[in-house]
Amino acid sequence: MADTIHFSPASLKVSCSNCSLRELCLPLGLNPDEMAQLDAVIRQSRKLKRGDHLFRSGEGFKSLFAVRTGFFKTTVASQDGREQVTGFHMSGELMGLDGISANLHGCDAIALEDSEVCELPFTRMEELSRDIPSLQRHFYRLMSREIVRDQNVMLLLGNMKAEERIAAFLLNLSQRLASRGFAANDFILRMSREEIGSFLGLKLETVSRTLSKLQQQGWIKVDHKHIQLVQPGELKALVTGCANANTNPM
Amino acid sequence: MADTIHFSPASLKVSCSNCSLRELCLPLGLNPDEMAQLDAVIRQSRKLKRGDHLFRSGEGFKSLFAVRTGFFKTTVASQDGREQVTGFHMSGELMGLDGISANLHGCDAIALEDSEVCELPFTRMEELSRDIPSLQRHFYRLMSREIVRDQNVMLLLGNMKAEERIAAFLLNLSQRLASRGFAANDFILRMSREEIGSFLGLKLETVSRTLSKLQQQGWIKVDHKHIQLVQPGELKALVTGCANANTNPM
DNA sequence: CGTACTGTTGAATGGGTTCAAAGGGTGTGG
DNA sequence: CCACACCCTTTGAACCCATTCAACAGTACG
Repeated sequence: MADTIHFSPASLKVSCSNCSLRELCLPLGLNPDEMAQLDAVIRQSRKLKRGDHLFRSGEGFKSLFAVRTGFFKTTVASQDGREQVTGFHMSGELMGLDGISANLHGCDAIALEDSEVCELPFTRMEELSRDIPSLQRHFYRLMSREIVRDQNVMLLLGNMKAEERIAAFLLNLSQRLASRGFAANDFILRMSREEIGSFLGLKLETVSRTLSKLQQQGWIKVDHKHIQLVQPGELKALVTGCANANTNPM
Repeated sequence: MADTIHFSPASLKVSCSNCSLRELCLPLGLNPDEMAQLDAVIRQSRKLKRGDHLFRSGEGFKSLFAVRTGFFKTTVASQDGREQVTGFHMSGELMGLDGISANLHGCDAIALEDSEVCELPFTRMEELSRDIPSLQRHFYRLMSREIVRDQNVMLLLGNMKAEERIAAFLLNLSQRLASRGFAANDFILRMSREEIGSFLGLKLETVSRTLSKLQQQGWIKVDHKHIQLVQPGELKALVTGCANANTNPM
């Protein structure tokens, strides 16, 4: 087993080339040389404990960060101190894209459990993306995807009722967990009711009540942070407004 | 006068190099050769009439569009038909960035008055941005700025009361108009109350009522679509939550 | 083992929505 | 050029969903 490890113990440092999250952070079809260039630039495994800040709004922007393990929230604050959770981030997802525009981080990133991130020094990535077209394209795509995601959140915040917001939130988590090989319909929430509420534009009491109501209806089971989607189809029907209440988990 | 025009009447086509909006769409400090490359790729002046669609959600994505003259809204729709205005766009602003991720447009773009746009074929821009580092950087910045903007809208939709939303909306318009050389405190709205409401997560009646209330308080004057900011400082105080109600127009 | 935090639930309140009606402006066709 | 129709806007009144205030239970952590 050990004969695949080269050189010194320092190379225990995992590399992008054999990272299982590779296809989430990086484009497909990189050749070995390109992969080596990336491995040389990307610093793996900065570790954070639950509650630690990865970066803060207003700090100088130098790097993007990819979640390796763990779970993060990002928040923005208004001048008078009101705080809004703008997203939850799990393995393979990139944080910090909002910092590029002004060379300052535009939000806080906080670990919601003990976590590990990879650091992608942005100016180096910019340089590399000139030489590696698929990398450039990949970054454009990632940023665009973030814009699409934000637009969908705007749709949610602008149009949906509490029940629909919670259902959309649970289904979104479910789908992201499923795409990482976890159970789609049985998971542990990493965030508090208050954080869910902040993200969804609701108060924590409303989140709690709504979860209870969904449980009463038999769509879900709630045991503190342990959530089971019993009737994901019904949740989906709630979000889409359609009448068909099948149990298709997608 | 005519001696600055070269070749045929076809070259009446305005070019980026002498476009007054250059600094909004393109990076600063391009050399003449780079500028010529861009001029060769960017197609100017597609004209739209009020109500026309520039593109529709689901259509194949090929180009970004920069507003040259006029005014646009972009909207996303949920599966069950609810519609959300995700932004209003004036001269120099780019639309279509959300289409990059899936090669499909993710929203509808509709002209709110007779307008002209420049078309930026994306694959060509991608290629150019490899050769022109400042162009690549510019696109990363633009996309990042869009993400920041969306996060601020999320903050607004998640945390603010009707009065604050309207104030923030008016101040934002004011600021963007001012930066284009128009009056900051006296302007014509290009969109209906319903479109404002959709953008701000309010019903059109609430928009109307709130404008009336702000007028009653003497902060603004409303005459149909003609808006005057009489006390912009008070509006700002409303948004920031601060107590200082000075009249500083910024 | 106690203290503090997180979550649940109830009751009262309130801001925004819904429903409704009427006025004003705009644009088109006669 | 006028008349009519339609849309946009305003305003009122009743209603409702989410918030606020409050009390209590369960859990985590020192």
